Amino acid sequence: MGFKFETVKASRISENIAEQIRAAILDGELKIGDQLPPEKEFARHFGASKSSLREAYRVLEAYGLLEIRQGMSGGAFVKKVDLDTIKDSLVNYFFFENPGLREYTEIRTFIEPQVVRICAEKATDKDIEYLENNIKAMESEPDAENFISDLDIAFHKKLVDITGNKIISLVVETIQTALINIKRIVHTDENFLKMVCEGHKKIVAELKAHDPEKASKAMLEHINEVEKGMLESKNGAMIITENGLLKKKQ
Amino acid sequence: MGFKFETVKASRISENIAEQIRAAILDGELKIGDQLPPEKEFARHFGASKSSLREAYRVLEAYGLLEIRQGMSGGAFVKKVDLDTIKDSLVNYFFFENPGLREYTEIRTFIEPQVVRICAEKATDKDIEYLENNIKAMESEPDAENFISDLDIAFHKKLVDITGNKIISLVVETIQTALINIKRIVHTDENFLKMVCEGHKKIVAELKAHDPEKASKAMLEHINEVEKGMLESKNGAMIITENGLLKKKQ
DNA sequence: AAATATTAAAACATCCGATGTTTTAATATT
DNA sequence: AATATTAAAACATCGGATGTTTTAATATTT
Repeated sequence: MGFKFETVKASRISENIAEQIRAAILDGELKIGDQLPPEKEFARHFGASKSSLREAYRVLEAYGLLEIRQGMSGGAFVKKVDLDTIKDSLVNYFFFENPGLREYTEIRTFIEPQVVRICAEKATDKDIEYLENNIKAMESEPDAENFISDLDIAFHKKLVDITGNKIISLVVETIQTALINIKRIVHTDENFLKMVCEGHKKIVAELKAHDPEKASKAMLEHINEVEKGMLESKNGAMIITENGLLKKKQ
Repeated sequence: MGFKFETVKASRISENIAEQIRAAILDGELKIGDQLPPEKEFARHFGASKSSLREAYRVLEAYGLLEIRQGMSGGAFVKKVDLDTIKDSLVNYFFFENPGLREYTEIRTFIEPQVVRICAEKATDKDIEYLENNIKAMESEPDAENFISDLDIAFHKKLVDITGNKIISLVVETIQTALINIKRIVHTDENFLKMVCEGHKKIVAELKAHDPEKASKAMLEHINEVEKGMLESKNGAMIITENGLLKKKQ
């Protein structure tokens, strides 16, 4: 009756070690760059074997909390968790959840128009210059797909960075990355690229005019156009599902 | 000039194995529930030692892609990555990024008012009932802090789930969890709880009336009140930093 | 026949020690 | 001064011995 005991995991030694080290990091006892003792010594300290310690290291490495370097002045070093680690995790997660294009577009329409609203107030001349250069670069290399994708991500990321909100930054960048992966499969054409550039241009124009409302509207339109463009690009290898897309035709 | 070679990591055998298995999962060759061969046999198959395979398993387990069970009909099983795994990753990440309360509030004000706007249209009678029960439960147990937190998360999660957007669901739930952790430190009082209940009530009332605008506005106010409440709750053990809060006084 | 207790086997968990590889600092050579 | 060599520290890998957990099969009891 309302009891809520939690399931207990039979604790593995490696898990125990990993958790202790993680806790030490999260408690601030271990700082970025700190080096842990050599395997042999540290294992003895835990009263465990080298193998168990090594398995713990692999886990902490996977979390992005440790970096293990070989060689003379190598060892295990505490490391700041970086965005790539997180993005990989999210890729794994979303592989099973498999959200539709609609879901990506929806959250974008929630966030990014409001982001540029803030940008319209905060953006400096230097920011604007960066964005304009980004568009120029995109126009000058209409082929190199990977390069374009990077520029596209960079454009949207720059806008979020102007707001200075690290959480929004993570969210937008992750979504952007996921979308790029979809684009890679859907294989968009030249018109699509042109449309993206025009959209970006319109947004930057409104930022320059420091008009939050119009900038926000331009972003909203851009996001919706991108979705439309992706849905229209028919690619023989793909099936577009009812909720958006993204199943390999088999 | 402009070359952009990527840094290559000397590949460890365990990494190689982990990556192969991960790829097999993401390629659909391995499905949820599939069992991998026993350690000894699988290691031989890779031409590697048991230790290396085991280290790979630890990594994949950390990713949430495998579950290893001991015992007679045990083994390594492919598993759907669950939300808790991702939330842990994000906790690790945000520990270093250390966002301020302001940033959490900001993204909430971007997303959640729009979420309830959709809810005002989509919510069924059963959904409303769930939300009302949630509020009742909250009022009836003004003490149990953990329980209240769970209810608070459940309330906001329920709203997002009505939209059916899995990405938004992940984002909101993660933020909610992070906020709970902050609340646990800040230690809010009885009035705070009352305020939360009132906010939730107002939102549900507007949902019942199927009024998207008013519902959205109610949510926006609720979010801002929660931030205000947390900033006001002075707690001797905490320092509220300029960007919001969240440093243990030392 | 049903319930309970015992046993056996499969599979992971841990340990250990030998050997290999990488990296870098110190040294020697040119 | 520049380059090449060497030595040592630290991780990487291996394989096999031993322990522990879990469950299915069997035996025992009621």
